[in-house]
Amino acid sequence: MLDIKLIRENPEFVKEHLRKRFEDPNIVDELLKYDSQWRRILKDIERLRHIRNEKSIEIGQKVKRGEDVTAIRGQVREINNRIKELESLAEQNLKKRDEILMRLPNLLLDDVPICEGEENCPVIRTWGVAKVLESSLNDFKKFAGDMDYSLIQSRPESHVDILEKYDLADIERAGKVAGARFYYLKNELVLLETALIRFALDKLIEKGYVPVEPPFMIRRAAMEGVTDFSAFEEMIYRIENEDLYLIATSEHPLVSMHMNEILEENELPKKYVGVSPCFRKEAGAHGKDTKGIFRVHHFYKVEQVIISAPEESENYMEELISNAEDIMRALELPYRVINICSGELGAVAAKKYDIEVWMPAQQRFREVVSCSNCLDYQARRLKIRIRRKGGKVYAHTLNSTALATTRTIVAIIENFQEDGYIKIPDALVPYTGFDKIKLKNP
RNA sequence: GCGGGGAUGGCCGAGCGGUACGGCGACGGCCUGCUAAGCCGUUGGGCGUUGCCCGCGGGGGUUCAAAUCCCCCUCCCCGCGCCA
Repeated sequence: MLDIKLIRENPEFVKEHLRKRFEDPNIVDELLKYDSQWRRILKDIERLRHIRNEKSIEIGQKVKRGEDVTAIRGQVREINNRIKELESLAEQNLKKRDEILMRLPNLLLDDVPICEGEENCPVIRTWGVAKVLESSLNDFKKFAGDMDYSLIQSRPESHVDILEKYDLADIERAGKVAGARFYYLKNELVLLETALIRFALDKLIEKGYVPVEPPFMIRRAAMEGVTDFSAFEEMIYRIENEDLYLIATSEHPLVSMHMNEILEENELPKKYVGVSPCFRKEAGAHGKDTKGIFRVHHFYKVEQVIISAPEESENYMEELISNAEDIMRALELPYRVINICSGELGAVAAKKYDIEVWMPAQQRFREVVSCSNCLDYQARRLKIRIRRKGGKVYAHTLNSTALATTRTIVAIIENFQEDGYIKIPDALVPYTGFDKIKLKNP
């Protein structure tokens, strides 16, 4: 949520940000219309309430003296009726104002590229050596900057085929029991999953992040504080007949953990590493990645969350992306980091980096990490403030994937296929207890 | 799930139909070799800022008037029941 004062005092500034996001700036005028109507009515209400309060005190005094109060009592009743009328009018305007206010997207940081389309997001960095087919080389070069690559002669098998061939997952039976985008993981993949989680946790605990397993369901008030409204339709599962929503990432409960709190400056930054299942409806993704475990209704994710002083959030964003890159490098997965452009940025983020791993079977970069600076957008919705000299200020909140299990598993399967086995990255072997997953019945 | 008790400012407590009181802490000032003590002031939000309105967990209601009475909800404590 943006500061209503900023919108009142500098509407052109806010409109400019909407234009940069390729959104309609006129919504700001509509908001201001409701805002000024609300404030005008409120002024009348307060004047009437003042009269009411004075008369009410007068009644109290008269009653004490035993005087008749019938007439004045009637007057107050009149005033109260008028107040009630105005209040409902004010409420309507305020509600409309807040609906727009809650939907307005965040401001943009200065270094967000202004463009539309994922393919136009600038590449910040690349790492590793991508396995590229000659037929895909032109595309690869377009998306990879000056990333190293080695030419391969044949396309590796898709993770979907490998899962079946190696008996590592049962997608078909999951479809029978739960539907599309569900899965049974089996055998070594179960162990690989827990290994990945523990590996990522250890990496971040080592860096001073506090490990947290949060509630997997949270109330609407908390969810609204961290997400935009479109998420409720497209992403979030609701528990029937309860005020509870399944989290789509531990960012949701981790950031809202401090809602309605005033934090002391000396306890900042709060650095958390959360681990939880993540539940997603994927309502807007019909037809995309329908096979396998790349895009599914739930997966585990290790997530980084920082709550910081406003001056420090831009630096902490670099720390978060760097932590995520450390993990990708330890897993030897070739990747690029892109700066998400204004047209593709979600409403809550003021800036976002994605890490995309090169997937040799798909011959594409695919998103595995997303790292956002939300400035005070979530903190203002959740009333997370910092006490400091000269008054209270809203905190800044940041979040970044450390490691999402299913997509990382796909990346490992695609990148480390050998003849008859899948190699486990060296850094993971202490966690899995095995260094390869072998084909059982070659 | 049932019964009982509770939720008041950063924290602790009072008030239990007549318009929020006290303490602690914090901040500012005075005093003072220094520190401490002491004294004075400020310390929920909003604005249209000599002032006014709102605010006593959240939402409704009764009343001229609600922290106070009534109803619903949330959370905490105690007891009972159930349970991995």
